[in-house]
Amino acid sequence: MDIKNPLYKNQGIHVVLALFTVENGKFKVFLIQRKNEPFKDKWILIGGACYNNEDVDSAMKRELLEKTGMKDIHFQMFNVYSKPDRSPVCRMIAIAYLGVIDCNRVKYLKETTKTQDADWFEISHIPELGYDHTEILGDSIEFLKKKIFDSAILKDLFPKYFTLPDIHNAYESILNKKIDRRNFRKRLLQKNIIADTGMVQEVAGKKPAKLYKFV
Amino acid sequence: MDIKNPLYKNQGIHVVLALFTVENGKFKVFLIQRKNEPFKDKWILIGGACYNNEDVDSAMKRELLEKTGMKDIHFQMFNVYSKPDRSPVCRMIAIAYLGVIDCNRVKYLKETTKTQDADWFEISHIPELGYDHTEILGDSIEFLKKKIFDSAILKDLFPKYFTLPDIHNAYESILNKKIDRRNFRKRLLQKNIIADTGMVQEVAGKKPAKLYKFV
DNA sequence: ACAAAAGTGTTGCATATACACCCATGG
DNA sequence: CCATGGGTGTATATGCAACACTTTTGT
Repeated sequence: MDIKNPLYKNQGIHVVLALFTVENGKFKVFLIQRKNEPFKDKWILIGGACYNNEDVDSAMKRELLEKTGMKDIHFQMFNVYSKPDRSPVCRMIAIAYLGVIDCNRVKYLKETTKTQDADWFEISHIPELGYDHTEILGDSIEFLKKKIFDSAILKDLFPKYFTLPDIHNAYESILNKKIDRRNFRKRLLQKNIIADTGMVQEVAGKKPAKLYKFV
Repeated sequence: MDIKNPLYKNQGIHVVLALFTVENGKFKVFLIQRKNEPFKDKWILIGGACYNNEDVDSAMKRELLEKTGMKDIHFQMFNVYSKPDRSPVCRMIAIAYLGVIDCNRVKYLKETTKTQDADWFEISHIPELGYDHTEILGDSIEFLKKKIFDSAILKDLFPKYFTLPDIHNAYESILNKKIDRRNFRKRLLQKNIIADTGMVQEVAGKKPAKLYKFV
């Protein structure tokens, strides 16, 4: 293995994160706006280079902090993107991740050394993205929909305790369709994704809602 | 992005394939023996560098041909390995693939420029592997077991037509447990993974077996 | 006729869906 | 008392697991 061989020198490993939230019934993704070339002024998903002393999970964590100021976010790998020309800078592959958080419980930086803006965008109103991030975003949504009933993937979208209507609305927003309330409750309880806490919500204006938690 | 930055220069992208077969009821994986350092004389999974003009799928195809002489093999990505020290040569991540073929329908090279030997090894008798390939192999077996009833992942393990006892034995070997014949048949038929052809096997010595095909 | 291997069907259980009425609260 | 929103149960359909006897062929 000769690391100077032109066939495979100057390769780069990047990590990319599609970070989602649901706010007021709207399914949104977090985007950052680039400050420099390439793709200056374009919006893209959170991401950056993997350093030589990190595995890709650690790189994703660091990049998230550097580019957005966020930390303690859970995410999971879902795909790899490797078309030879996907980056104009050098040959670069991207390890793609997916995460879901409550946008109201997290602060983010509007500007960093490499970004000039950052915000949550409704999935139905996404601008044209830099690199191949439009494709990555599409795949990540598909992946999320497929996994949403298999695990507590929405765990960070809610505080410790939450009501059934809350989580029901989130599922409907993400899947973009109506789900029967009774069946929804049974499904999450049976699969042991959520559990009844015995507590009820302080009040809201109508009948008090019971509080649930993730298990 | 400065490709000379020591934080992320000299990175490499590798592809690795766990190629399986079942022969005479034995679940086996294909290994190659290294000719050079590092890990000289060690057995490892099929793999090598991804070139700058290829995506990772193409690289896997080419490496398979170069290291074993095999082609027209289907495989699918299942994980990424990225510990910083997983290769002593340079910082190298591995995109890991999984495939299953009929070992009797494929020729392979015993020696190439980089390998001094190659063979099928029973899963229960695997030598110590180079790099982190023992871990990769373990993960690939787990992945295969999880997906085996979800798709025609064993398609290349059989000729165009095959009998139910044949495929039943293969499943039992891979999963390493007994499966009820009747339920097995119903499951594969209902999921539309295999279909009855109406033909029967030429003869074998006992009652003729019906022939099935993948859909 | 019998040994060896392949073929097949029924029942019960678990899981998913479809569907409608009652209850607690605030105004 | 009524409007709003939250709570819950039953009946049906589908998917998976358990289980044993019959059929074909060769000897």
